[in-house]
Amino acid sequence: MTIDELDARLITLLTEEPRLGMLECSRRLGVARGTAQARLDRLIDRGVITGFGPDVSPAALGYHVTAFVSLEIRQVAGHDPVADRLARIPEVLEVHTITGGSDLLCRVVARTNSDLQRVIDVIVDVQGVLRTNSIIALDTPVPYRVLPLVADVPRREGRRPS
Amino acid sequence: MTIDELDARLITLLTEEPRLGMLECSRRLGVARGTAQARLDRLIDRGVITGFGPDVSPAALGYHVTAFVSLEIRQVAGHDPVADRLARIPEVLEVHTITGGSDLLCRVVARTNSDLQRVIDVIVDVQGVLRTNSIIALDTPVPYRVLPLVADVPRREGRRPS
DNA sequence: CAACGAGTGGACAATCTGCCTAGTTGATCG
DNA sequence: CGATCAACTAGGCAGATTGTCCACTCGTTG
Repeated sequence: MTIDELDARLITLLTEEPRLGMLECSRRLGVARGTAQARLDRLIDRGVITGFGPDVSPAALGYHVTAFVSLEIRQVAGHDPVADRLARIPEVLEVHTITGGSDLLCRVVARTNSDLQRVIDVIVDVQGVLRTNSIIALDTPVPYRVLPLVADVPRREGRRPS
Repeated sequence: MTIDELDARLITLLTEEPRLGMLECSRRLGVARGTAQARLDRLIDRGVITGFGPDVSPAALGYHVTAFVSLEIRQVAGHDPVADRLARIPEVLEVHTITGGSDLLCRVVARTNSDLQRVIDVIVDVQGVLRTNSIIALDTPVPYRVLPLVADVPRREGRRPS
Protein backbone atom coordinates (compact mmCIF):
# COMPACT_ATOMS: atom_id res chain seq x y z
CA MET A 1 0.00 0.00 0.00
CA THR A 2 1.02 3.56 -0.33
CA ILE A 3 0.39 6.79 1.48
CA ASP A 4 -0.24 10.30 0.29
CA GLU A 5 1.34 13.52 1.31
CA LEU A 6 -1.18 14.24 4.07
CA ASP A 7 -0.51 10.85 5.63
CA ALA A 8 3.20 11.56 5.55
CA ARG A 9 2.70 14.93 7.20
CA LEU A 10 0.54 13.35 9.87
CA ILE A 11 3.16 10.71 10.64
CA THR A 12 5.89 13.31 10.71
CA LEU A 13 3.88 15.52 13.02
CA LEU A 14 3.11 12.69 15.41
CA THR A 15 6.73 11.63 15.41
CA GLU A 16 7.92 15.08 16.32
CA GLU A 17 5.23 15.82 18.89
CA PRO A 18 3.87 12.47 19.90
CA ARG A 19 1.64 13.53 22.74
CA LEU A 20 -0.53 15.74 20.55
CA GLY A 21 -4.23 15.05 20.53
CA MET A 22 -6.09 14.64 17.26
CA LEU A 23 -7.72 18.03 17.53
CA GLU A 24 -4.37 19.77 17.68
CA CYS A 25 -3.09 17.59 14.84
CA SER A 26 -5.97 18.57 12.61
CA ARG A 27 -5.33 22.22 13.36
CA ARG A 28 -1.67 21.96 12.45
CA LEU A 29 -2.37 20.01 9.31
CA GLY A 30 -5.07 22.45 8.28
CA VAL A 31 -7.80 19.85 7.88
CA ALA A 32 -10.98 18.96 9.72
CA ARG A 33 -10.74 16.88 12.83
CA GLY A 34 -12.68 14.01 11.27
CA THR A 35 -10.20 13.85 8.43
CA ALA A 36 -7.15 13.63 10.64
CA GLN A 37 -8.97 11.07 12.74
CA ALA A 38 -9.88 9.00 9.70
CA ARG A 39 -6.39 9.16 8.26
CA LEU A 40 -4.82 7.95 11.47
CA ASP A 41 -7.33 5.12 11.82
CA ARG A 42 -6.67 4.10 8.25
CA LEU A 43 -2.91 4.10 8.74
CA ILE A 44 -3.30 1.98 11.82
CA ASP A 45 -5.58 -0.65 10.41
CA ARG A 46 -3.64 -0.90 7.20
CA GLY A 47 -0.67 -1.73 9.34
CA VAL A 48 1.47 1.24 8.40
CA ILE A 49 1.46 2.39 11.99
CA THR A 50 1.89 -0.59 14.24
CA GLY A 51 1.87 1.17 17.57
CA PHE A 52 2.81 4.14 19.67
CA GLY A 53 5.11 2.42 22.08
CA PRO A 54 7.19 4.55 24.37
CA ASP A 55 10.72 4.42 22.98
CA VAL A 56 13.01 3.19 25.69
CA SER A 57 16.72 3.86 25.58
CA PRO A 58 18.70 0.84 26.73
CA ALA A 59 21.66 3.14 27.31
CA ALA A 60 19.66 5.15 29.84
CA LEU A 61 19.01 1.92 31.72
CA GLY A 62 22.71 1.23 31.96
CA TYR A 63 23.09 -0.91 28.87
CA HIS A 64 25.78 1.09 27.18
CA VAL A 65 27.18 -1.62 24.93
CA THR A 66 25.46 -2.68 21.74
CA ALA A 67 26.71 -5.56 19.65
CA PHE A 68 25.69 -7.56 16.63
CA VAL A 69 26.21 -11.24 17.14
CA SER A 70 25.97 -13.60 14.22
CA LEU A 71 25.28 -17.23 14.94
CA GLU A 72 25.90 -20.45 13.19
CA ILE A 73 23.37 -23.01 14.30
CA ARG A 74 22.61 -26.66 13.87
CA GLN A 75 20.03 -26.66 11.12
CA VAL A 76 16.69 -28.22 11.86
CA ALA A 77 13.66 -28.57 9.68
CA GLY A 78 10.64 -26.38 10.23
CA HIS A 79 10.12 -23.84 12.93
CA ASP A 80 13.35 -22.72 14.55
CA PRO A 81 13.68 -23.54 18.24
CA VAL A 82 16.93 -21.60 18.58
CA ALA A 83 15.19 -18.29 17.94
CA ASP A 84 12.63 -19.14 20.60
CA ARG A 85 15.33 -19.71 23.14
CA LEU A 86 17.13 -16.55 22.15
CA ALA A 87 13.89 -14.67 22.63
CA ARG A 88 14.01 -15.59 26.31
CA ILE A 89 17.22 -13.64 26.82
CA PRO A 90 16.30 -10.06 27.74
CA GLU A 91 19.53 -8.65 26.37
CA VAL A 92 18.72 -10.01 22.91
CA LEU A 93 16.74 -7.18 21.38
CA GLU A 94 16.25 -8.49 17.88
CA VAL A 95 16.88 -11.66 15.86
CA HIS A 96 16.99 -12.10 12.09
CA THR A 97 17.60 -15.12 9.93
CA ILE A 98 20.04 -14.14 7.27
CA THR A 99 21.83 -15.05 4.08
CA GLY A 100 25.57 -15.52 3.96
CA GLY A 101 27.99 -17.50 6.10
CA SER A 102 25.93 -17.30 9.28
CA ASP A 103 22.38 -18.29 10.04
CA LEU A 104 21.15 -15.74 12.56
CA LEU A 105 21.98 -12.16 13.36
CA CYS A 106 21.12 -10.78 16.80
CA ARG A 107 21.28 -7.33 18.21
CA VAL A 108 22.26 -7.55 21.84
CA VAL A 109 22.99 -5.05 24.56
CA ALA A 110 25.05 -5.30 27.72
CA ARG A 111 26.10 -3.07 30.58
CA THR A 112 29.80 -3.19 29.86
CA ASN A 113 32.20 -5.06 27.67
CA SER A 114 32.71 -7.72 30.26
CA ASP A 115 28.97 -7.96 30.75
CA LEU A 116 28.81 -8.56 27.02
CA GLN A 117 31.01 -11.56 27.57
CA ARG A 118 28.43 -12.89 30.00
CA VAL A 119 25.60 -12.33 27.55
CA ILE A 120 27.51 -14.06 24.78
CA ASP A 121 28.15 -16.97 27.09
CA VAL A 122 24.43 -17.24 27.66
CA ILE A 123 23.87 -17.23 23.92
CA VAL A 124 26.52 -19.85 23.28
CA ASP A 125 24.84 -21.99 25.90
CA VAL A 126 21.63 -22.03 23.91
CA GLN A 127 20.97 -25.47 22.50
CA GLY A 128 21.70 -25.62 18.80
CA VAL A 129 24.13 -22.72 18.69
CA LEU A 130 27.43 -23.88 17.20
CA ARG A 131 29.48 -20.71 16.84
CA THR A 132 29.11 -17.00 17.39
CA ASN A 133 30.84 -13.96 16.01
CA SER A 134 30.46 -10.60 17.70
CA ILE A 135 30.79 -7.13 16.36
CA ILE A 136 30.57 -4.20 18.73
CA ALA A 137 28.80 -1.03 17.69
CA LEU A 138 31.15 1.74 18.76
CA ASP A 139 28.88 4.57 17.82
CA THR A 140 25.59 5.16 16.05
CA PRO A 141 25.88 8.14 13.74
CA VAL A 142 22.40 7.46 12.35
CA PRO A 143 19.99 6.06 14.92
CA TYR A 144 17.00 4.09 13.69
CA ARG A 145 14.53 6.27 11.85
CA VAL A 146 11.83 5.88 9.24
CA LEU A 147 10.80 9.45 8.64
CA PRO A 148 12.85 10.02 5.49
CA LEU A 149 11.27 6.93 4.02
CA VAL A 150 7.80 8.10 4.95
CA ALA A 151 8.45 11.48 3.42
CA ASP A 152 9.79 9.83 0.30
CA VAL A 153 6.89 7.53 -0.48
CA PRO A 154 4.35 10.19 -1.56
CA ARG A 155 6.96 11.79 -3.80
CA ARG A 156 7.85 8.52 -5.42
CA GLU A 157 4.23 7.54 -5.81
CA GLY A 158 3.25 10.79 -7.43
CA ARG A 159 0.90 11.61 -4.50
CA ARG A 160 -1.88 9.30 -5.55
CA PRO A 161 -3.56 7.97 -2.40
CA SER A 162 -4.77 4.36 -2.19
CA MET B 1 20.25 5.20 36.23
CA THR B 2 17.84 2.53 37.20
CA ILE B 3 14.12 2.10 37.44
CA ASP B 4 11.91 0.45 39.98
CA GLU B 5 9.15 -2.03 39.53
CA LEU B 6 6.42 0.60 39.20
CA ASP B 7 8.33 2.31 36.42
CA ALA B 8 8.68 -1.00 34.64
CA ARG B 9 4.98 -1.70 34.96
CA LEU B 10 4.19 1.74 33.63
CA ILE B 11 6.41 1.27 30.60
CA THR B 12 4.98 -2.17 29.96
CA LEU B 13 1.46 -0.86 30.22
CA LEU B 14 2.10 2.01 27.86
CA THR B 15 3.80 -0.32 25.40
CA GLU B 16 0.87 -2.66 25.34
CA GLU B 17 -1.83 0.01 25.23
CA PRO B 18 -0.11 3.11 24.02
CA ARG B 19 -3.11 5.35 23.58
CA LEU B 20 -4.05 5.19 27.24
CA GLY B 21 -4.38 8.46 29.08
CA MET B 22 -2.64 8.98 32.39
CA LEU B 23 -5.84 8.67 34.35
CA GLU B 24 -6.49 5.21 33.00
CA CYS B 25 -2.84 4.30 33.58
CA SER B 26 -3.01 5.27 37.21
CA ARG B 27 -6.18 3.22 37.64
CA ARG B 28 -4.57 0.14 36.14
CA LEU B 29 -1.41 0.55 38.15
CA GLY B 30 -3.38 1.11 41.33
CA VAL B 31 -1.73 4.40 42.21
CA ALA B 32 -2.85 8.02 42.33
CA ARG B 33 -2.93 9.98 39.12
CA GLY B 34 -0.25 12.36 40.29
CA THR B 35 2.08 9.48 40.96
CA ALA B 36 1.72 7.97 37.51
CA GLN B 37 2.09 11.44 36.03
CA ALA B 38 5.26 12.10 38.03
CA ARG B 39 6.79 8.74 37.17
CA LEU B 40 6.25 9.25 33.47
CA ASP B 41 7.69 12.75 33.58
CA ARG B 42 10.68 11.49 35.46
CA LEU B 43 11.29 8.67 32.99
CA ILE B 44 11.10 11.14 30.14
CA ASP B 45 13.46 13.72 31.49
CA ARG B 46 15.94 11.17 32.69
CA GLY B 47 16.07 9.98 29.09
CA VAL B 48 14.75 6.48 29.69
CA ILE B 49 11.77 7.20 27.47
CA THR B 50 12.94 9.16 24.47
CA GLY B 51 9.64 9.52 22.70
CA PHE B 52 6.32 8.07 21.72
CA GLY B 53 6.81 8.02 18.01
CA PRO B 54 4.28 6.16 15.92
CA ASP B 55 6.00 2.95 14.90
CA VAL B 56 5.94 2.76 11.14
CA SER B 57 6.29 -0.55 9.35
CA PRO B 58 8.49 -0.20 6.27
CA ALA B 59 7.01 -3.44 4.97
CA ALA B 60 3.53 -1.92 5.00
CA LEU B 61 4.86 0.88 2.83
CA GLY B 62 6.11 -1.60 0.28
CA TYR B 63 9.64 -2.00 1.55
CA HIS B 64 9.63 -5.73 1.96
CA VAL B 65 13.36 -6.33 1.83
CA THR B 66 15.63 -5.64 4.78
CA ALA B 67 19.39 -5.97 4.53
CA PHE B 68 22.45 -5.30 6.60
CA VAL B 69 25.17 -3.71 4.57
CA SER B 70 28.66 -3.44 5.97
CA LEU B 71 30.95 -0.83 4.50
CA GLU B 72 34.64 -0.40 4.23
CA ILE B 73 35.45 3.27 3.94
CA ARG B 74 38.39 5.51 3.35
CA GLN B 75 39.39 6.52 6.85
CA VAL B 76 39.43 10.19 7.65
CA ALA B 77 40.27 11.92 10.86
CA GLY B 78 37.54 13.45 13.00
CA HIS B 79 33.88 13.59 12.26
CA ASP B 80 32.82 11.11 9.62
CA PRO B 81 31.41 12.61 6.42
CA VAL B 82 30.42 9.23 5.03
CA ALA B 83 27.79 8.74 7.71
CA ASP B 84 26.36 12.15 6.92
CA ARG B 85 25.98 11.25 3.30
CA LEU B 86 24.45 7.90 4.14
CA ALA B 87 21.96 9.72 6.35
CA ARG B 88 20.62 11.44 3.26
CA ILE B 89 19.51 8.14 1.75
CA PRO B 90 15.95 7.43 2.93
CA GLU B 91 16.36 3.68 2.58
CA VAL B 92 19.22 3.72 5.08
CA LEU B 93 17.42 3.31 8.39
CA GLU B 94 20.35 3.06 10.74
CA VAL B 95 24.15 3.38 10.69
CA HIS B 96 26.67 2.13 13.22
CA THR B 97 30.43 2.33 13.34
CA ILE B 98 31.74 -1.07 14.25
CA THR B 99 34.68 -3.19 15.25
CA GLY B 100 35.97 -5.94 13.01
CA GLY B 101 36.85 -6.10 9.36
CA SER B 102 34.38 -3.41 8.26
CA ASP B 103 33.94 0.16 9.37
CA LEU B 104 30.20 0.81 9.17
CA LEU B 105 27.11 -1.32 9.42
CA CYS B 106 23.87 -0.04 7.90
CA ARG B 107 20.37 -1.36 8.06
CA VAL B 108 18.70 -0.68 4.75
CA VAL B 109 15.33 -1.48 3.26
CA ALA B 110 14.20 -1.82 -0.33
CA ARG B 111 11.04 -2.66 -2.22
CA THR B 112 12.36 -5.79 -3.86
CA ASN B 113 15.62 -7.59 -4.30
CA SER B 114 16.36 -5.72 -7.47
CA ASP B 115 15.43 -2.48 -5.78
CA LEU B 116 18.00 -3.42 -3.18
CA GLN B 117 20.55 -3.47 -5.94
CA ARG B 118 19.62 0.11 -6.74
CA VAL B 119 19.94 1.15 -3.10
CA ILE B 120 23.32 -0.52 -2.81
CA ASP B 121 24.42 1.26 -5.94
CA VAL B 122 23.49 4.54 -4.32
CA ILE B 123 25.49 3.59 -1.26
CA VAL B 124 28.52 2.57 -3.28
CA ASP B 125 28.33 5.90 -5.02
CA VAL B 126 28.77 7.72 -1.73
CA GLN B 127 32.15 9.40 -1.59
CA GLY B 128 34.54 7.55 0.65
CA VAL B 129 32.87 4.15 0.39
CA LEU B 130 35.36 1.57 -0.82
CA ARG B 131 33.55 -1.73 -0.58
CA THR B 132 30.21 -3.08 0.59
CA ASN B 133 29.02 -6.45 1.73
CA SER B 134 25.31 -7.18 1.95
CA ILE B 135 23.42 -9.65 4.02
CA ILE B 136 19.70 -10.03 3.49
CA ALA B 137 17.39 -10.57 6.43
CA LEU B 138 15.14 -13.40 5.33
CA ASP B 139 12.92 -13.35 8.36
CA THR B 140 12.73 -11.71 11.77
CA PRO B 141 11.77 -14.26 14.38
CA VAL B 142 12.34 -11.70 17.15
CA PRO B 143 11.41 -8.15 16.13
CA TYR B 144 13.00 -5.28 18.01
CA ARG B 145 11.78 -5.07 21.58
CA VAL B 146 12.98 -3.71 24.90
CA LEU B 147 10.28 -4.89 27.25
CA PRO B 148 12.10 -7.95 28.59
CA LEU B 149 15.02 -5.70 29.43
CA VAL B 150 12.77 -3.19 31.15
CA ALA B 151 11.14 -5.92 33.17
CA ASP B 152 14.54 -7.30 34.08
CA VAL B 153 16.13 -4.15 35.46
CA PRO B 154 14.11 -3.82 38.68
CA ARG B 155 14.72 -7.50 39.43
CA ARG B 156 18.43 -7.20 38.88
CA GLU B 157 18.59 -3.97 40.88
CA GLY B 158 16.74 -5.40 43.84
CA ARG B 159 13.89 -2.90 43.34
CA ARG B 160 15.71 0.02 44.82
CA PRO B 161 14.57 3.16 43.01
CA SER B 162 17.01 5.99 42.22
C1' DC C 1 12.68 16.62 66.27
C1' DA C 2 12.36 19.09 61.84
C1' DA C 3 12.76 18.89 57.08
C1' DC C 4 12.13 16.57 52.90
C1' DG C 5 10.67 13.67 49.10
C1' DA C 6 7.06 10.83 47.51
C1' DG C 7 2.55 9.37 47.57
C1' DT C 8 -2.71 10.04 48.34
C1' DG C 9 -7.26 11.95 47.47
C1' DG C 10 -9.90 15.49 46.02
C1' DA C 11 -11.30 19.76 43.48
C1' DC C 12 -11.43 23.13 39.54
C1' DA C 13 -11.82 25.08 34.86
C1' DA C 14 -10.39 24.22 30.24
C1' DT C 15 -9.92 21.05 26.82
C1' DC C 16 -10.39 17.00 24.15
C1' DT C 17 -12.77 12.70 22.75
C1' DG C 18 -16.29 9.85 20.69
C1' DC C 19 -20.21 10.24 18.12
C1' DC C 20 -23.51 12.32 15.20
C1' DT C 21 -25.61 15.43 11.43
C1' DA C 22 -25.64 18.07 7.13
C1' DG C 23 -23.71 19.99 3.25
C1' DT C 24 -19.54 20.16 -0.45
C1' DT C 25 -16.73 18.42 -3.86
C1' DG C 26 -14.57 15.49 -7.32
C1' DA C 27 -14.31 11.14 -9.65
C1' DT C 28 -16.42 7.20 -11.62
C1' DC C 29 -19.80 4.85 -14.32
C1' DG C 30 -24.09 3.36 -16.60
C1' DC D 1 -25.63 13.74 -18.77
C1' DG D 2 -27.21 12.52 -14.23
C1' DA D 3 -26.64 9.37 -10.29
C1' DT D 4 -23.75 7.56 -7.00
C1' DC D 5 -20.02 7.22 -3.87
C1' DA D 6 -16.02 8.28 -1.07
C1' DA D 7 -13.71 11.81 1.22
C1' DC D 8 -13.76 16.13 3.29
C1' DT D 9 -15.64 20.32 5.93
C1' DA D 10 -18.01 22.44 9.76
C1' DG D 11 -20.49 22.19 13.61
C1' DG D 12 -22.86 20.55 18.04
C1' DC D 13 -23.17 17.75 22.33
C1' DA D 14 -22.37 14.95 26.53
C1' DG D 15 -18.89 12.79 28.96
C1' DA D 16 -14.10 11.98 30.02
C1' DT D 17 -9.47 13.67 30.59
C1' DT D 18 -5.87 17.09 31.42
C1' DG D 19 -3.21 20.56 33.84
C1' DT D 20 -2.88 22.55 38.07
C1' DC D 21 -3.90 23.45 42.50
C1' DC D 22 -4.35 22.08 47.67
C1' DA D 23 -3.98 19.65 52.29
C1' DC D 24 -2.56 15.59 54.49
C1' DT D 25 0.20 11.24 55.52
C1' DC D 26 4.44 8.42 55.68
C1' DG D 27 9.20 6.97 55.97
C1' DT D 28 13.92 8.54 55.83
C1' DT D 29 17.64 11.32 57.10
C1' DG D 30 20.52 14.85 59.31
